[in-house]
Amino acid sequence: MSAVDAVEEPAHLSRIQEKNRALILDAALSEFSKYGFQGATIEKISKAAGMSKSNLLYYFSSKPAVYQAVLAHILDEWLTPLRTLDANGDPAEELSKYIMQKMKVSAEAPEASRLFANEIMQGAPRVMSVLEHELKPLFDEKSQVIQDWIDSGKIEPVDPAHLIFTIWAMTQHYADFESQISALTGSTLGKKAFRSDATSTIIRMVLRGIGLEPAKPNPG
Amino acid sequence: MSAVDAVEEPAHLSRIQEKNRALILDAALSEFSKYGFQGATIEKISKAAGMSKSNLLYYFSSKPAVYQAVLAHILDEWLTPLRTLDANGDPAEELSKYIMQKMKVSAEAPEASRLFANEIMQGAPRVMSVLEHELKPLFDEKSQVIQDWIDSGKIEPVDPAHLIFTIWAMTQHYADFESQISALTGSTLGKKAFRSDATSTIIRMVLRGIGLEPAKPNPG
DNA sequence: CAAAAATCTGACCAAACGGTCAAAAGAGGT
DNA sequence: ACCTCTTTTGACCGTTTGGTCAGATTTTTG
Repeated sequence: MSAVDAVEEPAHLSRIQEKNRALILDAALSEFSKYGFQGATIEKISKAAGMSKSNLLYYFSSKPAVYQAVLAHILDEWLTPLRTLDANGDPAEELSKYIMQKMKVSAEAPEASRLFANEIMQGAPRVMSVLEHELKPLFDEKSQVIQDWIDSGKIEPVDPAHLIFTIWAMTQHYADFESQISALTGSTLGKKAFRSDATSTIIRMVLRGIGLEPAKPNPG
Repeated sequence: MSAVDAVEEPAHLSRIQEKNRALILDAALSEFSKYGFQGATIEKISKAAGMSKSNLLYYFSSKPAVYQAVLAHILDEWLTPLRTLDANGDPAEELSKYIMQKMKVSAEAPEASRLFANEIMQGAPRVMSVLEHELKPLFDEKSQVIQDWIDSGKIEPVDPAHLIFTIWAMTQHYADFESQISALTGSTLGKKAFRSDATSTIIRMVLRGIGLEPAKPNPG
């Protein structure tokens, strides 16, 4: 489906294949997110997946193939929150929901966040085509949604791109910089109160930044 | 001085040593920020610095030694903006100045930003002691400054930690995710108008988030 | 200018790397 | 039981990596 896979992934998978591919992708996500593409080794990935290096290479033909498979596997989950931003909804509600979804992903899949961050920081050499052909159209579409809200007077003028970037920045920061946040506060998004405080802080800054007032009750 | 160096760095340096150490640190910053500690190679660093691998190892005893030297070299520049946050100043002015300084560093030293981001994302294995013994006291001190502003009614209640984290997130995002921002907008912090728009957007979100109104004129 | 010290390099080494291959071990069907 | 196809592994290969070392070259000093 997505532009990342293209290769690999036969039609029918045996139970063993399904289980072992999942084990490999899990272990690979963990290693690649920690050490980046160059820094990770298929030896360590295979050990983390509980099998020999040779066996890993039986399921994936090469190290880049594993990397691409991991990216393809988490890409949809990663793009879904932005896709749900609804032009016809109430701006305050839509943006609050978007931020809450992003925080949920950051809390539940911090390694995926760090993998993307790692890739982007290296200049996105392996996902540049995804950025250009999948993310950019989505980004342009949702920027237009925000622009329409501005033009119809629903929110104050703001550069839609910077609004999106700052939301990405704040929500993903809690996943990407988890170790620093933990060292400074002793807490992470894993703790309910911390995640709730972070979320409501971000929602308040975003909504007030465009002239709206956040609703008092339960952030998620 | 800082907790990072401790090793290396003799008292007197010849002109040749000074020049070559600077060349190495420059090249090392570029490589480490792109590929992380494991992914970078001293071979490539030495070539980028215009010398043989053996000569690099004449100036620094090992790969970790180079890495530590780079970190120590950029650490002060990195912590300076937060240090200048003045408890006795006007909150709106102090925070605006802080954000502008952070954006200046992100624009002028994006590789340093990415190097720190890379290190933190790996769990900060080599700078955890710096986080705990240098950054945390500073972080606690400045959190108290914000808390005092709240207690004296100068700004609306907000969790100081989340305020600081969101400022870090937004300002550093423009350096760390430069390639993605470039792919989506065709622009970067290097362009004046873009940097100005980003800065004023962040300042507006931060100040309004704590019940203040940003000044209209020239952001930097 | 000559001796001494500092600087620089290519050859070399052991370990780790990505990847191949033949063959062993296991699973499923008859 | 048997045969076949799938799964798994250890041994192995060529390359790259971090690092050492003896010696060549350059710079500084007397």
